[in-house]
Amino acid sequence: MSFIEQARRNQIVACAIETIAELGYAQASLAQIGQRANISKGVITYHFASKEELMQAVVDDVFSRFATFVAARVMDDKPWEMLQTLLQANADFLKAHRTQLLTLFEIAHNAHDLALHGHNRELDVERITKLLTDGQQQGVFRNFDVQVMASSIVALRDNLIAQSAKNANLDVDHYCQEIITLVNQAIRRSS
Amino acid sequence: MSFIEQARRNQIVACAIETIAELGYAQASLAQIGQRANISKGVITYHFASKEELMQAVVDDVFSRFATFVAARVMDDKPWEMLQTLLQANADFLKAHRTQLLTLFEIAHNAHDLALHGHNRELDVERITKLLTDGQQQGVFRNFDVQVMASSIVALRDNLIAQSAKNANLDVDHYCQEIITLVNQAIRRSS
Amino acid sequence: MSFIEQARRNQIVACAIETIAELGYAQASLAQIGQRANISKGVITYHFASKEELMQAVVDDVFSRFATFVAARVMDDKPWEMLQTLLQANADFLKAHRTQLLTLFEIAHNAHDLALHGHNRELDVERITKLLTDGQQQGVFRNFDVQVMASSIVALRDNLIAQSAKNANLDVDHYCQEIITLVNQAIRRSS
Amino acid sequence: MSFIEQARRNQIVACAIETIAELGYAQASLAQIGQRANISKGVITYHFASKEELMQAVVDDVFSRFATFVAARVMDDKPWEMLQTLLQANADFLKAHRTQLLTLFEIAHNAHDLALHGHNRELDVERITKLLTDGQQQGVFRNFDVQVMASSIVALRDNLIAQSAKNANLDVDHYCQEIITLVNQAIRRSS
DNA sequence: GATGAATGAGATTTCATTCAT
DNA sequence: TATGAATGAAATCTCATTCAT
Repeated sequence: MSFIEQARRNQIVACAIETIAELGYAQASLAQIGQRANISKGVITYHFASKEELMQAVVDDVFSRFATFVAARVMDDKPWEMLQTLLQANADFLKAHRTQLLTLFEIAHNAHDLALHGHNRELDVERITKLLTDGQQQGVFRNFDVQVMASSIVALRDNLIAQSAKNANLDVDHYCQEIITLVNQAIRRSS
Repeated sequence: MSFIEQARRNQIVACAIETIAELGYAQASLAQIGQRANISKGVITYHFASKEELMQAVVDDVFSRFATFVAARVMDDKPWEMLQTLLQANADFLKAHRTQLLTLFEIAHNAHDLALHGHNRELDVERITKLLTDGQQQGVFRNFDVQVMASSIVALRDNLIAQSAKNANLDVDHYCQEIITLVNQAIRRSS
Repeated sequence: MSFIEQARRNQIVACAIETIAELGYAQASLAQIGQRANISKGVITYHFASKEELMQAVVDDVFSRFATFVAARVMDDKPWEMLQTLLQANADFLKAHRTQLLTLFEIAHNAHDLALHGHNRELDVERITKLLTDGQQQGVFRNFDVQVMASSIVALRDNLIAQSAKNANLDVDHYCQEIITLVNQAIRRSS
Repeated sequence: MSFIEQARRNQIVACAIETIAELGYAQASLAQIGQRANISKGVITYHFASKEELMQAVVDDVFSRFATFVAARVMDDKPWEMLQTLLQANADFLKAHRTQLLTLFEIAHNAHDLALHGHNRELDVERITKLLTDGQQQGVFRNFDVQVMASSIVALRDNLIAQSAKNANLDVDHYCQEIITLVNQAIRRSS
């Protein structure tokens, strides 16, 4: 793929993100996206075989940024510390790139058959499952179903994003702190 | 409204629920819904002034069933006991009427401007907020932001429904028990 | 036709007149008309074989009232006096039954193939043609094409109605006086 | 707007004019218009955002042609001469472009809320009002209500068009001459 | 006589996709 | 590589008309 080709794709993806965040998935037609990018509708279908492929590209793009951002902040450490850092990194990404996350969730909720999305969330769940298992083995976490707990923690993270979607002025850090405390209470071995 | 009229509306609402649960909100056209009901498109627009009105009827129908079901099971009690019963009642409704709940959430995620839905979730959050405040005042719950905690508890409930959507064979009772324990740990005053 | 049958037809026709005057021909659906009459749509098609027949009934009804009203006021007299009285009678009907005339013209302009309407206007033109011919023979009117003049006089009358449609507060009598003078100047033999 | 784009719009407008003149406004659906143009419905909505926009384009197109045609023939002159020339120019346009005028009037009578039309007729009335006022001030016209007279003259012009609509073989020039004489008699100061 | 219910044709509109240039 | 143009399917909605009760 040429440099120009890649640049065009990036531009289109960026405009798609803006459009979806602003209008919602259902209203984000190729015409609307093209308009925001100041390019014709045809360009989009030239660079992407179908609208679905564009949406997939959007999901991949945002998710990889998200994953990179988080990975850069979560160093190997003790399970709880890593989990805490992970949640804070999620909140930090939300503060810095709210639009991107809103779009990611908008697509996730609307496009049921998009290949990667379910997988993306699963990656988060798997990673946290592993952390929780480690913590249990090290005796710092109480006994619980790690799958359910991991899914629940991701759900709490997702709810933070959803609340931010509804209220742009949400105090994300406060919310995150509350969730961290909540999770800490929920998983630590009772003294 | 005549008996027959009401029966037709109920039938159409029921078919809409089936269709949305099966195809997703975006694919649930009036034609699809009518096809499942073995009636022509026109019948739907005869009984409902617009598609939006039908969707609102669906939301109202499911939510009122849901609320009635839960209300019948949650008696006045101590805060924690009520919260526990509430979560279990939610799980019980999910086991009995999975399709209805999936549809409710499908609509909620897709139809941004449907009047009642946001309100519906808010009702749950408000109710739980009140329970949590009571528990804190009685000294059985630790100190936390009741708004964030209530929203989080509803998110955990929603996640149970979402997981059931993805996996029809999910062990709902086990999942619910885990959540109940999770919440209990998260909110009780540490000993 | 039974008395009740006739009464029902009259009621429906009256409601159709109201509806067309208020909403315009294109928006005057059977449902709208029925709603104003507090009857079901079915009643209309029970009493009228088709919508077209209803519209024809409306035209006939209004036109016959109009004609009767005018006939009662225009007595045999000299041509100019009759013509003057005729125009004033038209204005008087407009003042008394503006809604009916607006509906008559609304239908006339929109329903091209309604049998009687063209005929109705033709009746007016014919009558005036006769008056003008008489006046010419009596030497009180100058020489002109009586067909064109008659059509033009009816057009001036129609324009009065059209202006009244646009402006409910139009001074109909003043307008009528101006037209009468206009026509008088136009047709009288120059001294 | 590209040349091809403009050509297509012109073609569609032309077909719309034909269709409306032939079938009447109410029957002139996008499908019918497209059929006459040998293009699919979609092409029309590609070039015009809505049917209303197309109708506006039709009105604008015809009216601007009409106005240009008339303006080219009416030079600054004495009031009566200008008025006479104006009426003749109207008749000449009718002879040359009957279909266009029929369409203009068909739309005017049916589409109550189309922006420009009312304005168009008003322009004619205003212009003639000015001429009449001038003539009165110069003492060549008798005393009359210039608003009513201007509206009436336009009504006579419109009636000529309406009669031509009903009878394609109407002798337009004769009709026009009769109207000119009629108006002359009606407005000139009696000797 | 009356009516609610149902129907199906047809209208406008949106939109992803295809294609010629 | 890019784009305007075209297409056709599908969506919602309106409405005159038919029909069973």
